[in-house]
Amino acid sequence: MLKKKYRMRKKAEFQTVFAKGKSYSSKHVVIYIFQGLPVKFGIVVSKRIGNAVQRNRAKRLLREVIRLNQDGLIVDCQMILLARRFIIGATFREVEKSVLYIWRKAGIYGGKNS
RNA sequence: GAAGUCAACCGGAUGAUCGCGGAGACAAGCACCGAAAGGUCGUCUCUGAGGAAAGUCCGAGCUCCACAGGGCAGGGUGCCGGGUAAUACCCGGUGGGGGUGACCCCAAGGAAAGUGCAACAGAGAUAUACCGCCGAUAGCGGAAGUCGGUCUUUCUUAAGGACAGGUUUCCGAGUAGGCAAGGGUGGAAAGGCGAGGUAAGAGCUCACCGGCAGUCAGGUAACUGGCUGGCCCUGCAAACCCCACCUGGAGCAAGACCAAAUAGAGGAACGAUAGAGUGGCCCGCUCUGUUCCCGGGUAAGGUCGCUAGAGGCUGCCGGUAACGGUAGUCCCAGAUAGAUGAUCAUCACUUCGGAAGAAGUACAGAACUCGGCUUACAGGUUGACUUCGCUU
RNA sequence: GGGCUUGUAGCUCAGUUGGUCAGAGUACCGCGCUCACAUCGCGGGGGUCGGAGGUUCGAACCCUCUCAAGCCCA
Repeated sequence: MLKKKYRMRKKAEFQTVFAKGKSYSSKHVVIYIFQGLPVKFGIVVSKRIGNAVQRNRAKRLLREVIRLNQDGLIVDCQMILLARRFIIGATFREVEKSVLYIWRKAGIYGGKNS
């Protein structure tokens, strides 16, 4: 679990990012990014993705990607990671590649591989 | 060896690195977030998903509404006995059905308290007579016998023939009526089947079988068996209903505590024959307010409930069993947008492949807690039993 | 997490003591009308009644299980 200060918990925070943020998508995930606020992450996995086991798996994969690559962020921003259906059955490497591709495209990632 | 039945159990393992929730211990800045209540940050140790955690179909604990009380309505259960906190669950038995068998399945009270329904087909649907079977007396038709009459053949008697009639027997049609065996319809047609009997038939009579009533015996009971009696009663109660038993409502988002914090003796209206609690209605009980307008405040609250329990495991005793008693021992998740994860290696299993190797590893995620049921589920282990085949 | 509701034609809905053949509007197809199209008139096709099992002679309807969609509760 992420530390509480990095988690988005309130409905208003989600609405702000959805409304004002820019969206990027890949095969496994859609990411809304809103620059300017302290770093916070929100994860959304809808019920249409699958059953509880599959939804938990998706959330854990996304959280792990954030944990391992959080230090590479070069801009303060808030983002929402919205899981898509193809994340079911994907491996960690595939999801990580997918997320980092978006981060680089948005210009917020200056990590080791860039 | 093959096929099968029942029961119990497992449901990937080990290691390394990084990471998360909880508990305990130690430590820490008069640190940080917040109005406060309260929370956050470090290290070590221990610990961290299931047999279904699921569906929410039952039953309880617990909390509030009155220590949940009476009646009606409504709902539920439904062979019998036992187990249990309780049940619609479990165990044992009875009856019925299926299977060669081990064994499995059954909402299985009452249709003789009453009401209702039974489309279509069929003559008739809870009472009937379409086809059919039988058919008295009188009358009708036909055949045969007999009796006398009239006519006729023959010269006459006698004999023969024709016509109408009387009478007897047989046959046929058929009326009143009798029957319900057979045909056909249907899910169902007032026991089944055989013999006697009869004009034809029919429980009309009899034997056997089935059902019902009474009685005797066995069993706690469901029920079983024997004897006697007379044949009257189709199905549906997962239709209303009757009988017996059970049942107050809501649910941890219940509820309690703490927290800047509550501001109005404001105005108007209604009201002790009223209103609310009370969410089916009435009674009873408890409380005293209710509605509108004006004015003010809030919309990130926090903590507890929250896990030691009808608890697990082992032994002994009672019981056919479910289960109960007793002794010892163990502590086994408590999150709050929700922790149990990621990567790598080795092994196990399955599939593909000659091999190297590759791919895959079911159903599925705790949310107050238990007891059941139901549903989903790759593969595997163990035990008992049944049938068939082969060998000795 | 808890409590409840609804599933019938492509779409919106009817369908009650359980009965012969499951209906209406709209959409679709054909014919007529028109120079042609629309409107209008006539005719037609289209249904595992969400799924499975049971009760019954017979189930869209009654009962049980299951699937899907939706609503409410701080």
